Amino acid sequence: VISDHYEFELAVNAHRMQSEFYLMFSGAGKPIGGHKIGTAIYDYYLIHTVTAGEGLFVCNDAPYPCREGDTFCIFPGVPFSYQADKSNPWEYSWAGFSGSGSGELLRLIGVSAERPVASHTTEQAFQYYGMTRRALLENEYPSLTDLECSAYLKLMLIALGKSNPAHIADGAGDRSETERLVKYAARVIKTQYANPIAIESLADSIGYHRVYFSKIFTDYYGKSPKQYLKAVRMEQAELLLMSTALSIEQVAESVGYGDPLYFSKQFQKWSGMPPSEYRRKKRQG
DNA sequence: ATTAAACACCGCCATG
DNA sequence: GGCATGGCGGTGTTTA
Repeated sequence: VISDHYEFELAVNAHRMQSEFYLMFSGAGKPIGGHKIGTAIYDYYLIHTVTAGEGLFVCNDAPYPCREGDTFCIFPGVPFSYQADKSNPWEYSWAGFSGSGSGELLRLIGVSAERPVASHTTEQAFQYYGMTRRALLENEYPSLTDLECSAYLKLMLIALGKSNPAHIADGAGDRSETERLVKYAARVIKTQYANPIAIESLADSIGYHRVYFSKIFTDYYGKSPKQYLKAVRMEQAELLLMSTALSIEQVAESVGYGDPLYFSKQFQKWSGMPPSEYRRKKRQG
């Protein structure tokens, strides 16, 4: 609980990805026995989920026999080929996608060029392929189609990750529970700075005493929680002063200071000049 | 790892 | 009334 004025529940996203990600196309089909594609190199990601039959996927010269329930992934810049079995050719759905966040997304669910196949793909994951295609074909609200089909593909990848939990890169690379909690606290500050934040409540919410929390936070970030919060608020205040016409009072309110006079004093300590002067100087170059 | 105690300072308000 | 000053209780940090 952060405020005395009301009770609420808060969930903060501590795993934000700075990523662009979009679906290019999606399809489903059944090649004839022995049909082969490649060896070739593409410049996008192409993921296939086998729903029946069998075939051979080759990535970087390494063979990966695939059958129902297997999902294999082609990576941009990595040579591959794949071929349907002669007597029992596979059927599969596929989706091509691109964007800077794609690699990280796949790594999160344990898929990489060194480990390009995930097994035990669920029926649910498979259904998302169909929903993706339907969104593209029906195109009911064209301006929403990109959002929708990319969302379905993400849901499909999530389902894929959940069906191979052992390979999920969990903890997002954190080396310890402490690190995870400290990062969570920093994320709370970064997203909630516009509201009153008591360091003690924040410490409580992750199960630490304020004294110990202050120590581990400072060890990790090089500044105390309070300093960190103030830096977030002041940097945002500078941005607002420069890029908006908000009054000083409104800027103060926007960065979590209820008392504009007090905000001005703090700002002066921070930047060496009062907010109004800061705005004037930055505006005239 | 945790906390009590001491210390520092913040945030707010009364006062002039 | 607007604004500086001082002071107080509580919050945050440091020490042990």
